[in-house]
Amino acid sequence: MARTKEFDRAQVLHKAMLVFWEKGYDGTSMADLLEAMDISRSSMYETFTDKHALYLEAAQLYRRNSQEKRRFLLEAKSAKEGIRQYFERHIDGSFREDTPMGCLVTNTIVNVDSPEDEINRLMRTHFEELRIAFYELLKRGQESGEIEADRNIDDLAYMLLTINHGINVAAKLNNGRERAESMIKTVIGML
Amino acid sequence: MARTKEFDRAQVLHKAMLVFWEKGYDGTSMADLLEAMDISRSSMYETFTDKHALYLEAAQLYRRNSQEKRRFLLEAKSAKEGIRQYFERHIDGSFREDTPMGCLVTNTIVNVDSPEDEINRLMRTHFEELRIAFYELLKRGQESGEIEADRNIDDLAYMLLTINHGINVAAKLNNGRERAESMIKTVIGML
DNA sequence: CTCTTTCCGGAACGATTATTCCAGTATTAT
DNA sequence: ATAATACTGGAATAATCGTTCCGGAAAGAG
Repeated sequence: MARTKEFDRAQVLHKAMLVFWEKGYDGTSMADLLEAMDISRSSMYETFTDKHALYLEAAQLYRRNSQEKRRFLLEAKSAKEGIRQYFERHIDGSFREDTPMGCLVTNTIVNVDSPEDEINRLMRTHFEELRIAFYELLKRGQESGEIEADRNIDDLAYMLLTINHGINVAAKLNNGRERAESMIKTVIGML
Repeated sequence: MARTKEFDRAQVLHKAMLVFWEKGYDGTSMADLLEAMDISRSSMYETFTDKHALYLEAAQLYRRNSQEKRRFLLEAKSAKEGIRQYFERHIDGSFREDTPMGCLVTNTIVNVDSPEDEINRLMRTHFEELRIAFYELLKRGQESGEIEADRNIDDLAYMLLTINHGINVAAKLNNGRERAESMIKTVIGML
């Protein structure tokens, strides 16, 4: 009957994601995307509808990939060790040279103007879930006696979330990977 | 001789700054700027050369305004009190309703693609100076005995800088002003 | 009044944007 | 072969972008 698909949809989407990650939504043109995805304009529109839809898919893909490190929080036996492993991965992902600097989600938040945007809502839940993951782990740490009972773990969870954000910004400045790694050690020591 | 200037350059620049702050560099069009500044296109180009130069001036204006809160760090008698006052102002400036959310400088960093850009260099020194201000204050706190001698104040200064970044991101999410204020109390208690 | 400068508003330009459309080629299954 | 689908590349469109330019009105100083 018909011709079979030649390009791998997931692979092409991944390449598009890298471009969005590096240049942001407004910053990437269709020409940029087409060059990176290496398919024709027609195929692109046929497969992904338009730029906005493509971006949405790319952001969701990024989010899925990035959520993997959250497992260190959910499955950790020790609170401090789980947090340490999470941030180790987070810093590595944020600062590594073979992918764009920072975090696609953070970069997006800061770009989007309207807080009532669909994308913005997506981002909010993304980080709210992370905050809760920090909180739950800290709570377990407190119950096991690893973390002192008088600590305000609500504040600590929010602090870790804020540090998480801050690392993404610092990565964009391309400034202080070693500093970030050292800082996390000290922070965990203070918990 | 000649007609006198009718608009106040500083005032017009301030209005332009607010637009850049809210929408970012790429996100603001000349139409946006002209409407906010309320001068003619010709006057704008005559006075500020072009969009890029205008943005640079606006960013520097923002930076001057924002640097005022740094005086709380430089002139503080108590380290913890200085840090508390600094973040009080920082959170207020970042979350307040009558100005755009977040921080113009942070928003810029995250937008700019090339790390070798003039703007990016400006931003880097901006935050490096802040980090040093934190460090110097922590050092004085350590010398006065307010902060324990075994603390790694290099890491703590970087942590405060990272939290500073993170608050700007959180503000963009319009999420957690009270949480941020509460968190800072807890963080200062841990120093 | 008469310079001189300031400011306005719109027209025009060239570049770039996302998107649509189409004609043509390639590949597969019946 | 035929039909159906996948893909290509370029042309065309319409909108928006920053920027330049020009004619003329407005206003203060001689």
